Amino acid sequence: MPVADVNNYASIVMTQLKQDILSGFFKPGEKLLMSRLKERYQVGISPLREALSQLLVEQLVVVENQRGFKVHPISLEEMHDIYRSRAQIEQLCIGLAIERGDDEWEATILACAHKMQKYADCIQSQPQEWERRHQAFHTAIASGCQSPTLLQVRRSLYEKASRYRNLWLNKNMPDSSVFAVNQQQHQDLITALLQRDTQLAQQLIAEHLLSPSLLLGKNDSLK
Amino acid sequence: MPVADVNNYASIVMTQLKQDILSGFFKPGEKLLMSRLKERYQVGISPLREALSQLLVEQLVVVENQRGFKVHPISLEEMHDIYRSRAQIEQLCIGLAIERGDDEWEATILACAHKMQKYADCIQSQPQEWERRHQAFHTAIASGCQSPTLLQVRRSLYEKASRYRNLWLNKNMPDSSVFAVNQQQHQDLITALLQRDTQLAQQLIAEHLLSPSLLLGKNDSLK
DNA sequence: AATTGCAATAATGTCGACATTTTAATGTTT
DNA sequence: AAACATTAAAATGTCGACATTATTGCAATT
Repeated sequence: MPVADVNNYASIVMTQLKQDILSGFFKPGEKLLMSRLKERYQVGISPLREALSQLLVEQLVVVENQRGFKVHPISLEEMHDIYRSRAQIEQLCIGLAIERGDDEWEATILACAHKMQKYADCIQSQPQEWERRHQAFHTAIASGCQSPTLLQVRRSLYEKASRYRNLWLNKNMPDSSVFAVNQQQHQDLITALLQRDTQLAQQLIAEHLLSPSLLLGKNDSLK
Repeated sequence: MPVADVNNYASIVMTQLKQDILSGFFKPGEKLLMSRLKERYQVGISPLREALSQLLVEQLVVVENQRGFKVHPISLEEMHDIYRSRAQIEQLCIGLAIERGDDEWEATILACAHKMQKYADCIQSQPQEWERRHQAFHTAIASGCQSPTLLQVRRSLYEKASRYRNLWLNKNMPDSSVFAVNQQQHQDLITALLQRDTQLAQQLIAEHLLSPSLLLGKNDSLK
């Protein structure tokens, strides 16, 4: 009756390991020792290798024959490619969502926006909860496209982008002026969506998503 | 000395198993018995589960707790979603390729087109080699976008679409009138690309990619 | 005859062990 | 002292075995 229908160890470990990579606990390029992973997640080798196999497809780890797994390395080129691609996918989702979205879609967007804005003050104290609401807001918008395929691609790119955000772009998070601009962008986006102004909404979302990555130009020093 | 730097069993099995699913050897929804897979690929359980874990992420298999793996089911809705999404991704790639493609890009397209057209007569006798050249032609075009991220998404969608092509849309393959139209579409596409006519090229590629799926309408009987 | 309960058969998911390969550590030679 | 060869240690990838869970087959009952 508690049920929980929890999955096997492999899927649990895969979720935890993904979080540890995205959060930066395991650094880019770092070797992932089986002995260490075994100890950290308290499982045997089999579910570990299954979890790593999944993250291999998602390009969060890399493998070399007989030399084990490493965290996928990062690069400025990859970051820009991911951010640009994500912006384009999001434009696609929004374009379709404006075509296909109904009243329920609009209502959910407004509901998520409300929950996000009510949390604006707590961004310092509970940043991860704010991030969840922020993500829920954007997901509500994109979900209107009603395309599982596009939404899956979108999720994958969000995850990869979040790693770069955690690693590189997080330093100026609590900048209140940047934050105010961000909130205004959300408002403008909602207005464009409700007016079904596809072109404007696509332009706004691209600016919104790309602005963090533009802080790191081609010739900035890293680390 | 023969070297071959071949990967581990898991990656070999994953490639073979993927082919068996895409080709339809393993039918949609079919249970994938470990005992059968062991016998077919001559490996133990560990590399098999790692291969299946990868195909799980690529959504070619599904898993149920304590009930093992099954081939991912198919549906008309999913087929249309995949085909539409693929067309949109391909439009993105082509739009960027027209922006970024150089002389080398143009030359490779023409080279691949030539090798494809020289094989037009052999489509009956060696259909899989023709399919390879056809794929190489389109990949050459898309590669001009120079975005690893988009190209990776594109490859994944190509694979999923090929399953539907093998399962449902292959019956009328050797229709010579359809084939002639196809060849003309390729020519028109090349012309549009060389003229850097983004809008026309995007329209042409969408028609080219979607035409097979349009043969199966919402209310056609399946199987 | 159909349904329920129970036993036996089979399949899954995980662990520990083993062979092979890589990495390090040490000693030897120029 | 630096470079090379050799040995020791550690890590990887795979297999077989085991406990747990699901499925099948059969008998008993209504």
